[in-house]
Amino acid sequence: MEYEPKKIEPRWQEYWEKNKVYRSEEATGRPKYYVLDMFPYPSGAGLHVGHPLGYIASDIVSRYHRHKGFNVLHPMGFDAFGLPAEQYAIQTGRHPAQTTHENITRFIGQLKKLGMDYDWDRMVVTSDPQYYKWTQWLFIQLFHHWYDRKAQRARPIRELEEIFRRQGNFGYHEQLLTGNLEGIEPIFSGREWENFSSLTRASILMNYRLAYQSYAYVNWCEALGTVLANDEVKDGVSERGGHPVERRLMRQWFLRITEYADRLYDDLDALDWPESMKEMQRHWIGRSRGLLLRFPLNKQKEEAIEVFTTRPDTVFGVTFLTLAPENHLWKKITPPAYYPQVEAYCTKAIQKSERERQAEVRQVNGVFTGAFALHPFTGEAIPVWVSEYVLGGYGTGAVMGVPAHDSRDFRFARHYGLPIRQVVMPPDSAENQELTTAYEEKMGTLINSEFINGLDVLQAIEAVIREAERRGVGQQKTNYRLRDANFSRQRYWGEPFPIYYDQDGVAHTLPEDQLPLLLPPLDDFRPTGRPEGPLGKLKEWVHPAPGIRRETDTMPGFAGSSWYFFRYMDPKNQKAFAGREALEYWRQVDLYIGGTEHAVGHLLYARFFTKFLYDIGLSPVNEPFKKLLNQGMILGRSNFVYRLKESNTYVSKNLAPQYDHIRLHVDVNLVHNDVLDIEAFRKAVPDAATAEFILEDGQYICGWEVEKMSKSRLNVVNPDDVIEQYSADTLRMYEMFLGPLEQSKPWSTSGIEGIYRYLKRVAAITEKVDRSKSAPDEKENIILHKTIKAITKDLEQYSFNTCVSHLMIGLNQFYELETLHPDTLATYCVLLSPFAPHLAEEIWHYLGREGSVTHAPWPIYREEWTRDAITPYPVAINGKTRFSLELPADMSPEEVERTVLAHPMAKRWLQDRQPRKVIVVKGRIVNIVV
RNA sequence: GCCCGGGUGGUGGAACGGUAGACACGCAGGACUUAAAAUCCUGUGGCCCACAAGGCCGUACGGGUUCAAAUCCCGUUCCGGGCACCA
Repeated sequence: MEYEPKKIEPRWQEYWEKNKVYRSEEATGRPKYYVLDMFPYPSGAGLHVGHPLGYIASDIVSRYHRHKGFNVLHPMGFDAFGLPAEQYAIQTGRHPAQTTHENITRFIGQLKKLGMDYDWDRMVVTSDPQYYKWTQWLFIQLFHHWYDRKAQRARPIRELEEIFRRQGNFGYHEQLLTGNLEGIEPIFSGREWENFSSLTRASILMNYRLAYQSYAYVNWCEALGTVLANDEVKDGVSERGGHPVERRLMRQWFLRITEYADRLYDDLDALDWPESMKEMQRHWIGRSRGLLLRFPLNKQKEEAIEVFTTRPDTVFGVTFLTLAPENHLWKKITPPAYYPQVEAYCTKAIQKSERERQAEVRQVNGVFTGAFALHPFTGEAIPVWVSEYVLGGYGTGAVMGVPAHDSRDFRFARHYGLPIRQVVMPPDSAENQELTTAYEEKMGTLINSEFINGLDVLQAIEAVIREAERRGVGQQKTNYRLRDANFSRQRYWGEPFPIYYDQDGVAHTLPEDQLPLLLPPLDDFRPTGRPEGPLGKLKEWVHPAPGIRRETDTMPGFAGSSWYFFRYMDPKNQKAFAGREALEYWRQVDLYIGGTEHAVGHLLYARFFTKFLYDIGLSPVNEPFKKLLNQGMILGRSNFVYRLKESNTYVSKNLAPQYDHIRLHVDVNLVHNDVLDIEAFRKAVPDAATAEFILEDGQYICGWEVEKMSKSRLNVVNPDDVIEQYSADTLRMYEMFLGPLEQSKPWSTSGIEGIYRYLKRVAAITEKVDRSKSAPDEKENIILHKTIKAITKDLEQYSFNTCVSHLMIGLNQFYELETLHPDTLATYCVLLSPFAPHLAEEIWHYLGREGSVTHAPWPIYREEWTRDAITPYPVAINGKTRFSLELPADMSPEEVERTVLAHPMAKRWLQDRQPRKVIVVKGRIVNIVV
């Protein structure tokens, strides 16, 4: 058989689609397996060669599980709301719905050409009203629930109202995070609650809802005209577009993810995820245990500055306190003489953009308030400062300055001449040595510290916490770096909030039977620059009835992507986000494949949503993704040409150093194995049409370098082109052959020939099939069963690159045989089918098999055919391999030792020396020690 | 600065502590062909030796553990990723 991918690939793709070969259904009695890809954002650029890496891997796993008899769910969809489509709309005036639809169509076409086994009937698109109806529904559920810390789960807000009515809020009032600011609700009794106005009640309840509205400092991006979540900001600029981000106090919707911090942290342990990924989440959550300590402002102890510290042991080393500029306490304590300077400092610091603040990280600045607080243990007066190195959004927005044991405090104290008091002695250090830097290790012995003198750090921490609690000046507390998720965007292309406000400005959710609240048509997408998004321009939509105003914010990108894995289970359900039966059947994603860039954003939000749905009894699981695999990035492999300065002459790479030249990127599609196709180059680059070329060995050799894939570097490779030139099966196998899945690697087409040749050889080996053969002979069986064993083992370990090698080795060995029994090749086809499904299907049918190869059972190897009767024994003298012997595999170690020592080569190496020890590792190696 | 990964031929990469370099690319030589492409065969880590036989050196660097180390431990260095005033 000749390999004709252009003919067979479309043919089988059509066959699979027509016969619904990959359809998934619930409750078939077979075990289920749910394998998922991180769904793409359908960008205008289409798929590039890096995208499919993870998709191919999941496709292989999916197909493998089908062969093993699992009922597989392997869906695909699109994360279709988001900024790029809207930015494009602003530039071109084309509606995002339209461009998004076009892009999706293109993506689907590209994915289908890759021969993926997706069940397209289950496709979800987050911008589809039938989908976002349920995103809105979910938001409504979050709005109507609060988090009961005692029960550690979400409960209906009605139950909280009941509690308030009966007993007031005592015990439910502490440290609620609202926006970025933590606060304590004033305590009220049940009777007081009954007497509150409905407005007051609504605003109190708002502080408890899991989806709530609050004023908070947010990341405002002027250029994009919207706020951004913390994980959408990198290095003080927006992740998309790199625009500056400033801090602004705005009224926003938030999701109270912080209530789930402990569970999100603790439940990581049980997940089968890469350790690095779990670490990133742990860092992001940033749980730390410490002491909340009060420094009274006067002897009456009516008011105090509260600080949070993870180093209570250093409390006797405190020489100053520092407030964040956002902490309004300074207004209360600053004496009039100091007020103007302090006010000026705070105003300036707060207005600084994220970027400015980051740029000044190493610089020290601050201002003395003129006020003093009292040390809770010694009663000493401690000066209070304000400095922007203290963050308003973390802890209490105030720290105790211990310059001897904190490098920031040390820098600050040095700069402003504040005393430095050492209280921890490092192990093995001499006393009275002046500190030149802060000693921050949690190791050593306490000195100058009253009741904790002589204790080690860890003991001292516990002792101080106990003593602070006993004296009533503080209590143990766990703090989190994690902030509540900003859920508002002042943009058009996102889910509208199912929220309206009454005359009093109280927020109400739409009745569920009015969902979806459709995104209204609009043709001017430009941001307003005001807190109100583009939807605010639609006066009639915003005010559908007198006294009623709709929310004009829309939801962020992660709204739809945080729960899509549930929708795949039951994508057409009109009555629920997914039906009970489907949820119970598919439960959770068994394998999730995607990039590390979603480590904290998407994966954390998805876990949060799942836990919430679990709490309210809708999800049977409380973690969405059982196992997670990261695919590495596919990097570009750029090529370069060298043009002489001031001349239209290009010089080959190795001759370039002899000339004065400049290096230029050249389109990698004009280069093969680093040799420039000069004719193509002349045609593609107008300036080069008449250029001269200085060659080496008759060729123009290009330089190369690994860089990120990007248009400007001319190193983008489109999968369509690769499929056109070779085939989908080639691309699939080649991407797997490139190396371990999780490793980043450069894309280069050199090497792809090997895969293409292999596939041609697979097709050609059909010529060796002998249908008159009564049964496979032993040689066939040994090759086949070794291959089955190796591939099965490697697949179980997701080692796809070595699978491809083993397929090649098996084929090479088959070529050494005269004939093959049809069964042998059919079985080999099954092994091949996850990797090259089109060719496998073609040969399967060529051999006259019924139905799709997809449904063929995975072969089981027979152990006795995976072992050779004779095995090589390398013999080493003192660990150095000197010669090798072929011996029966089942020979006893004693006999091996005798045979080896009797061998003339052994005699030669030993000469007259007596072996001190002989180590025989059965079936492996012999080592003679002299 | 801190926390994770990772350094193996010209290239991508293999290697339960057990013959380092599987498999593939590239390259060289050969066969087929008028020729090219395609295909097939042989060789291919470095050094020494005319060849062979054989030997020596080799998994970033320096030590260690072990009969045996790319693999385990300690230190150094370089590259990639994440976090970065989180008290």
